[in-house]
Parts: sequence; structure tokens; C-alpha cells
Amino acid sequence: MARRGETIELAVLGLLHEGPMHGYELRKRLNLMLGWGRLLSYGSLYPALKKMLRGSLIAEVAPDQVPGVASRRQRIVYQLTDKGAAEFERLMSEVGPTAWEDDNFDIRFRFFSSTDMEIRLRVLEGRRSRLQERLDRVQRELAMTQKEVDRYAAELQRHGVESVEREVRWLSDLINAERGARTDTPPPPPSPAPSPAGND
Amino acid sequence: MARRGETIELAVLGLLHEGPMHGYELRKRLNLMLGWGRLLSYGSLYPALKKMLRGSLIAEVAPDQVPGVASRRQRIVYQLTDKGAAEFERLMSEVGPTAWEDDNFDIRFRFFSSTDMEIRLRVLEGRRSRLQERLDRVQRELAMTQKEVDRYAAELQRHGVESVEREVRWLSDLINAERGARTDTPPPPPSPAPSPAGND
DNA sequence: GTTAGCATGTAAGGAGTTACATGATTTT
DNA sequence: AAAATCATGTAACTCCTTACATGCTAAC
Repeated sequence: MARRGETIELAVLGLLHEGPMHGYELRKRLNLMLGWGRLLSYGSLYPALKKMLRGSLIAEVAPDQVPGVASRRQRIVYQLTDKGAAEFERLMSEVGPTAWEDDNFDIRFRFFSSTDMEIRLRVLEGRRSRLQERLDRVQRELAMTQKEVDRYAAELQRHGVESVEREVRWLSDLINAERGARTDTPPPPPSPAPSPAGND
Repeated sequence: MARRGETIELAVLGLLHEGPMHGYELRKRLNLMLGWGRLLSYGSLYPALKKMLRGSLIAEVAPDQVPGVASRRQRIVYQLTDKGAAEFERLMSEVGPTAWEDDNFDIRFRFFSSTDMEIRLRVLEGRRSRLQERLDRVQRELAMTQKEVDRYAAELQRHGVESVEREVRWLSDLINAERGARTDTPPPPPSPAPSPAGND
């Protein structure tokens, strides 16, 4: 779904940011994390790790940490390099369109704790106005095209619109929560107008 | 997400099943139909049409329907062939896993009017149990892995679970509606809104 | 007459899946 | 000892996107 090749990379950087891990474990967490539909295959994870290794974003951890448990070696534990950590921060502070895409947004949100609130707000607002645009566009076109509507087609539209509206409300709540936490100022009346988005 | 190459093909067959259309129009409808996230590009639509043309699933409509409006020609209107109609029916009566995938499910649902209720029920139930499995798996793993949970990670999980639960309820309502219509039982509630949706 | 939108296509390449291939370790 | 699961990897392939390229038609 997400076309940016950075998607897996960002997720891996984020997970390794929380601690060293080997590929198999990484994959399990990744599937749990964005598991709402897609399962990541080894055929895409391992090549991605190799690539990041070549780019020095990650490095293999020295194998013999605990001398007592000598043998148990065939899994490769990776950790973030300084360069990798810097790249993670660079990617996490992007606030442009790529940060609003479905998968990219989820991953960024998952690692929001590693970002400033300003970034968080920009990303949340960007995502919200993107969804709002989708909604408006669909509803506009629906008004034009609607002649005889198939029952199931209509039900699908209805459910889709409702789901997106629900996510918009979710985002609005999150935005309010962030704003409320920003200062001790009591949260001002919510602005229903979707703010036009800034870009990177 | 959807890996099956049949996805676009089925959607095109379904739309042409409702009437002849040219590529540009097809694309607009497709984007409206499964527009919740992805936009279909020409680079994928036109090659697909060519392929279907080669396979004789569709054919070009004779260009000169209305003699008076001679010129206005450069768009290519396609229509379903008999073979295409048969293929559409074959695909629509599949009830296996491929029919439960996100995109494939949406497309099948969109064209449910062209199917028997038995098929509809199988597809709806298949999709529901697939979502239920996802839910169970995630909740099981969540119970094991949960140690220190990041605030945003937890919120993302919560929202994800809730969304899927919501879709399960939606499917359940639809299944009940189908079952209710199965017997000769006269439709008890009036049908101003076909929404049996008891949501939220 | 020039911009904007309609309409069709192609080439190159990215991203990820499937299927294959291998072996170690733990559980039964 | 077998089966399950952990663990890593590769090759071929599919699907789709991006960017490019072209020309017609409507509106301003």
C-alpha cells in the first residue's frame, strides 16, 4: 500500500531505537504493529536489513556478550549506529505528505514519543486534513454521479465514509490532547475548520 | 495489500457489466470505489485493459454509433464480451481466502447484486472470521508481550482493535440482514435506510 | 491563442510476495 | 527421533507507480 521504500526502513530504525534485536523478532513486531492487513515477508525484510547494513544505518552486535552461553549462535542481532539514529530523527521530523500516508502515518505515530510536540501536531493535522479532503472529494463526486445507486454500492460508500469520519474524530481528539498538554492554558474552543497543511 | 492481479480485472469486469465505458471514466469510478487510500494510475489501468482485450474478456465498441457526431473520436469505449461476463461470474462465485482480502472483498461487495445470497453469505462470513482471527491473534500476542507499553503504541493498538471490532459488527449486521431476507419472512422493518447498522 | 482538462499510452524501476533452500534448537 | 518452531537467506516474479510522451477538445 505504501509506496515509499522508507516505510520498512523507518519501522526498523524505530524498533532498534528501543533496543537491539534480530531479524526474526523484528518481523514479529512489525507484523503486530502494522498487522492490520499485511504480513511482512522475509523476502522483503532481510534484503532491507542488508541494505541498511551497507548504508551503515545499523550494525551487527558483537556475538559473545555472555561468555557462559557460548554456543547459541546463529541469529544476528542488530543495533542502531549513530548514523542510523540520526537518520531516524531526520525521517521522524518530516511533516510533508509522505508522513500522512496510511502506513507511514501509523509508523510515525507508533514512535511519536521520540518527537517534539510541534512535529506531532503538524503530522496529526496533516493527516486529518488529508482525510477531510478525501471525504469532501468523495461526497462532491457522489452528489454529481448519483443516479440509480446499487444497494450494496451505497452501503459500501456509507461504511467507508463513516470509517473515515471516525478516524477524523480520533485525530481531532488527539490534536486536542496535544494542545491541552502544550501549555497549562485550558483548551480553547476547538476549531472545526480543517487547517490547511504546511509541507516539508 | 492486495496481491492478486485479479483485483483490477474484477473491478473492470464489474463496472463494464453495468455498461460500456472508456478507460478514463473507468479510472475515475475505480478511484471513487476503492479510493480509500489508493489512486489507480494509468500506468496500471491501460496495460490491464490491453491484457483483457488480448484475452477477449472485453472488446472495443464500434466507434460510429451516432453518425451525426462524427468526429469526437479518440476515446476507446469497452464492453464486456460473453467470455468476460462468464469470467466475471466465475470470479464472483469464488468464496475462498482471496475473496476475503481487503481490496478483493470491497470489490466483491460492490457487485454483490450480481450474486446469489448463498455466495454473499459465504463471503461475508469468511471475511468476518478472518477479521476475528486477526483480532484474537493480536490480543493474544498483546497479552504476552505487554511489559512497558509506550503511550502512543498503546493508543495505536487500541484504535486498531476498535476499528476491526467495528467492522466485525458491520459484517454481522449484514449477515443478519441477508439471513433475515432468506426466508419468506416479509421484511419486518420498513426499508428507508438499508442500514441495519447498530454502530458505535 | 493559450491554458486546462480529457484521453491514451509506454518505459523504467521500486517494493514486496511466493517459493525455494538451509540449518539450528526446542519440544514432544 | 520426530515435529515444531526459530532463524536466515535468495531468485523469480507480479503488481503497481512515476515520469514521460502525445494529441484532442473546451473554455477563457
